[in-house]
Amino acid sequence: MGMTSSVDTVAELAGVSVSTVSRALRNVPGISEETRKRVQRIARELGYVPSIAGSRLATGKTRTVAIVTPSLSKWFFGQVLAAAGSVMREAGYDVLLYELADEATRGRFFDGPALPGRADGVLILALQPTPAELEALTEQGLPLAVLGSEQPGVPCVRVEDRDAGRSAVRHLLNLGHERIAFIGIEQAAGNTLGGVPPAQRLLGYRDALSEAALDHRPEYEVFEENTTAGGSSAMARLLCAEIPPTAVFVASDEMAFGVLGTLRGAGISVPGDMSVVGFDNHELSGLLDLTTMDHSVTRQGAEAARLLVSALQASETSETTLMVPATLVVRGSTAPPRPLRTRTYSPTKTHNHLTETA
Amino acid sequence: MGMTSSVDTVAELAGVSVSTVSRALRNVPGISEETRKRVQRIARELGYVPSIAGSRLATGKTRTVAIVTPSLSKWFFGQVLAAAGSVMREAGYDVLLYELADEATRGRFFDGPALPGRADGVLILALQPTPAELEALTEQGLPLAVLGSEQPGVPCVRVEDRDAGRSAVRHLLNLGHERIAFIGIEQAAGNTLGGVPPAQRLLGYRDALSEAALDHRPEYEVFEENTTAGGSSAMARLLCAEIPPTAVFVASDEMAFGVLGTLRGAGISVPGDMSVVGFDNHELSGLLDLTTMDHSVTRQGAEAARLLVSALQASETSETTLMVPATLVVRGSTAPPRPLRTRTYSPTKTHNHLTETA
DNA sequence: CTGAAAGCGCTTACAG
DNA sequence: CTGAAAGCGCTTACAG
Repeated sequence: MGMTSSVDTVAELAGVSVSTVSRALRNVPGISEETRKRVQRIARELGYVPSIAGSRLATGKTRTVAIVTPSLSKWFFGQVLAAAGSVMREAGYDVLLYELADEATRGRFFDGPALPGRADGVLILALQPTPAELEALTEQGLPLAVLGSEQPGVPCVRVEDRDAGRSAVRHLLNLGHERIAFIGIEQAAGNTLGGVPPAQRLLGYRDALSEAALDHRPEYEVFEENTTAGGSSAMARLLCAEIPPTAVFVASDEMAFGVLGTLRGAGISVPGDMSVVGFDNHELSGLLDLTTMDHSVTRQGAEAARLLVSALQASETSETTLMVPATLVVRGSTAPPRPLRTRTYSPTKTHNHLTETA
Repeated sequence: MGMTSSVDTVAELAGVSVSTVSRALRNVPGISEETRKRVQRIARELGYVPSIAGSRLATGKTRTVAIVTPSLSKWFFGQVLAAAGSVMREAGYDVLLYELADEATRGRFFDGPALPGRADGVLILALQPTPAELEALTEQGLPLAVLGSEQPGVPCVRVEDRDAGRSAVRHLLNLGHERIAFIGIEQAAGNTLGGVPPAQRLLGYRDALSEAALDHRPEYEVFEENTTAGGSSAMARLLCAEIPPTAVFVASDEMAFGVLGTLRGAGISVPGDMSVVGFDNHELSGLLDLTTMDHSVTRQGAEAARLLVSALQASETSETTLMVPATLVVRGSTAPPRPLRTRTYSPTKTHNHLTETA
């Protein structure tokens, strides 16, 4: 139980030099099999464990990566983190976790000398790093990989968000909808969430509408924060439109859950009176019977981690951008619009469960 | 941009010894204010950043803690991790994340010499560490804190799960229910989730029933894995009982969501025909109108982190066990049972939305 | 208040 | 294949 034994102890007991001990224990070539075995046996008997601090100082390598995320409490990031972490662990890297939830901690992270000596590389999730932020990291000699946006000169994995948005809306068009709204993610002030993917989804929505030669109605585009509450109030706003939509494409499943809540509360049946398409394929979407766009969240995390591992091993920077496709998952929240005559919401139809109890 | 500058460079430029540089930069006493200022200014101009590896080797401290969790993809752990991570960051510690999802990686973690040199302490979330596992860590000189169970000699934070279970069931009893079932979490083979808290909740359920002098019916206790699917099938089993319950207490909200799904599918109205109480106060519980037990998940994470910080600073091991109370959050999934005459499920009542479309 | 020196525990050319 | 020695970049008694 020699908690305090060092290479020297092992060397002495084995009757060899510390160089030999070092070589034996790291399985490097240039040492006889016999010596290696003997040293390894003695080290084991001694309960010797090489000091990480020592080898880090000598090699300059930490065998650790930093994963930077804007949030831990959202489903998406838990999935991504689990997948990425698993890949990193297999590759022999520890993971250091940085949640940069607000601008203050974000600034401290990128300005400060946070990482050299702690991590060999950085995986940035969904943060939309600025060029200056990326440069601050590369200047420190840290290989990077980015998930959720495309950055010049940096390995990225991202989703075909624009195509995905178009696909989602086409599904609604193909069902016969003509009044289709979009509920998007608003970049909240002081929040590090949000960014490019939501914006791309909006563009895809517009693409599909214009390809179908449908009018672009500004009042059909509403934006709220990416929560169920945000989705709820976004849907409520749409219900106040002069001509309400018959379908809505929602940029995230969590918001879509809120949308479903509002509709249920208003007594508007889904998909009878309103079709809803979400985005994420959240673990609870199946239960809520939500039609949604799946974008292989787990795969995104794993691929991003693999890009980082390659970057750590390669000498020069690669510039791969890996595109992950999104696919429609059809469930019960989408259907053709009702024939025109029943599509108006008359007062007698607008009831909810509170009035039912009367 | 002297990426490669070391104490020596700074010492030379400042015309002092490296000892003085070291003292100036770490704000230790025993140095004149004037010298300190000058050295700090020169270091800043040089863009000098102390090498972490060097100081770790010299001090033996890493200013890093390991957080060990059985899962990242569950809502609960995301919340706990966010709260704990934030406390650790404030206290000046980095966090190293270990997801020990299966027995194999769990074994590797506790057997292997994973942590010394990487972390100064360990926060164990919900894993129900064995005495041997805890000893393996303390033997390495690592202060610990544990969340979700009580371990002799280790600082812990845990929930009054048994009381909480009793409270939940009492709520149902007080509404007039007499046929109350329990849906519990089954410890899946090869899975590191589960453990003591679910077992305590079961005991609380039994407490409440026996205090109310109600029969204990073994067929009213069913166990499944802690997922919506598990909840769904557990509820389905209960629906096959000779005399189905009128209320069910579910050991987790995620399972309760599945329960609600099964009931909706079977056309059994909640809370009219069946009352449901969950456990967690999951972020989606409000949306689904689920009555549930809140156990201050965020607070649990923060308190556990605080215990670890104290353990890291204190010389001797404290043995605090911090009990977090759970409180009932009443929503729309609980109500008095229907009068006896309407409580039987006749064929005409048992419809679902599929038949509605006919 | 300041500095010279030893030490933390490894790794790695270099020489043999 | 093996070893003596320098070096990685700090910190910290110890002496002054």
